[in-house]
This record gives sequence, C-alpha cells and structure tokens, in this order.
Amino acid sequence: MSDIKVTEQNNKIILEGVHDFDPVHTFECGQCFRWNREQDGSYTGVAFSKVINLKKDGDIVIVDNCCLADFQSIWHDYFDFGRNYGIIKEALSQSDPVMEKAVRFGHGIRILNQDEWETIISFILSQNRSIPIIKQSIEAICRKYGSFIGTYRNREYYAFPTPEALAQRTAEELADCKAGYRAKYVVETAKAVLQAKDIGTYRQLDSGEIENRLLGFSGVGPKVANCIMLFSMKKTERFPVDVWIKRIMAFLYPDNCRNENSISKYAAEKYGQYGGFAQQYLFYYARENSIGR
DNA sequence: TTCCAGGAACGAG
DNA sequence: CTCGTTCCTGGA
Repeated sequence: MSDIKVTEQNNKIILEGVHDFDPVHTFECGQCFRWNREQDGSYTGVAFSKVINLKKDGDIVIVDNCCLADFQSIWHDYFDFGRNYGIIKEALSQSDPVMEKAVRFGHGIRILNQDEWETIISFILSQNRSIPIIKQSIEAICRKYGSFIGTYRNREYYAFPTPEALAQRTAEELADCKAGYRAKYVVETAKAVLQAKDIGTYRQLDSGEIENRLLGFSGVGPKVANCIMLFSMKKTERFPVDVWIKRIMAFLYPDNCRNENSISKYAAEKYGQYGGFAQQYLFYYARENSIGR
C-alpha cells in the first residue's frame, strides 16, 4: 500500500508523502476534460458527482472541499495513489534516452481511474477535435443534462449526465452542445450502454474481450477504445495511438513506425505492460514541446 | 478567407 | 480487408 499520510481538517484533506504526482502534469496530459486551473495555480474538477480542488504545495497536497470518507472511497483510487510509479518510471527510462527525457519532463503524471460511462462519452466526443473544444462541449452537456452539484468559488458545477438522461435525447437536441456529427453517436451509445447494463464490470474482463465490446458502440474505434480501457478500466498495457503519438513515434523510430499498426506493435514489444504509462509520458512530452510538428 | 483539429463510419475496390 | 472520403464547428 501507499505510505501517504492523510489528515482531515475543515473539509480539507492534507496529504503528505505523495510521490510522483503533479496536478499540472496529471491534468494536462490529455486523459481528462473536467479539471480547470484556478488563478492560484490549483485545479478544480468534477468527478463522481463531487467537486474538489487540488493544490500542491511543496511536498504536500491540499484537497479542498473533500471529507475523509470521500477521499478514501473515491479519490485515493481515482488518483491511482496505491500504485508505485517509481518502479514504472525507472523501467521505462531504461528503454531509451528519449523516453528518459519524457519521463523526467512529465514526472508527475498519474493515470486517473475515471468513471467508465463518462470516459466512453467523453472520448467519443473527442474525435477529430482539440482539447479546449472537447472541454467546452462536455461542459455544455453537463450543464444541460447533468444534475446540479453546487457552487464552488462562485462557479456552478454539474454532474456528468446519466446514461438515462442522454438516451432520452435526440441528436438534434445535443446539437446545441457543440457535439456536431458526434451527437448521433452519443445518443446511440447511451442506449446501448443501458442495454448492456453492466459496463461497471467490464474491467474484470480480459482486455481483448472488453475491446470487442467497446468497438460495438457507435462512435468507438480503436483509439477511443484504448483510451476508455486505459483511463477507466485499469488496462495499463493499452497504448492509444493518436496524431501526437504518430508524430513522435515516427520522429523517434522512423524505421519501425510508419503507420498505426506498426506503432502499436512496436509499442507493445518495447513497453509491454507499461504501454499506457509510456503513452502518457510521450504524449505530454511531444505536445508540450511541439515535437514532430 | 481558408484550413485543420488528440478519429470513426461508410462505401468502393 | 484496406484505402480514401466525409463528417460539425470553433479557432488560428
């Protein structure tokens, strides 16, 4: 288990001894869409119908608007605090010099364990768009179809809508939420998820089986399926191949990484069980440094 | 103005 | 099955 010291005071949680965690790295590496930076450098976000604010201050992390019970039942797992990233980073750093740099650059990345349903819809909405637009679209949908949670720092927060709430909509109604042609996929997938009923148990299945099921949802292709498995089902070997990954892999390994399939194959051989972590370090490094553009 | 963005569906060959 | 085209729409 982790050696984090947790204390509670005044609706705040103080964490001491947290290693390998920086909110900037974790929230800006493309895995989540509902965390926003505040003026003071802290981050406020919504997940599991709760709003919290995180601020890293030297060696301690302050979690505001959070009680001890919620931290233990929700956030400890959400932030993957039970996992030792030191071992992963050391292993990846030895794979090659560029990965070593990428790991050092994004040393505070943790892979979040997000809600499956929210992750499915969020990544369906992500296709063919940049992150700021994706965030706008998701916020619009939450504001319109999600339940009101409360106000924090003078801003109103809404939960991610339930499958029932979205399944009742038509694609035309979702058009107001800047979903574009993806609106149809969202409604169809919401209905399919209601039929399936058990997406919360998918993570117990074999990765290949999960992938087959996810690819059956409208608007879910190989890249989105890998993101869902990695960011909400703990399938940490999954290596989503997006345009940034294509760019940096082609730049780093021009001989072995010509197309999507060769990249996936090469990553599987090179990073194995740590593929998902490797993808996040590379993505953040490539994007923040505009590598391959 | 024009072009493209952190992909997937679809039809043609 | 593999490949090329098309799909909203905001922002550079």
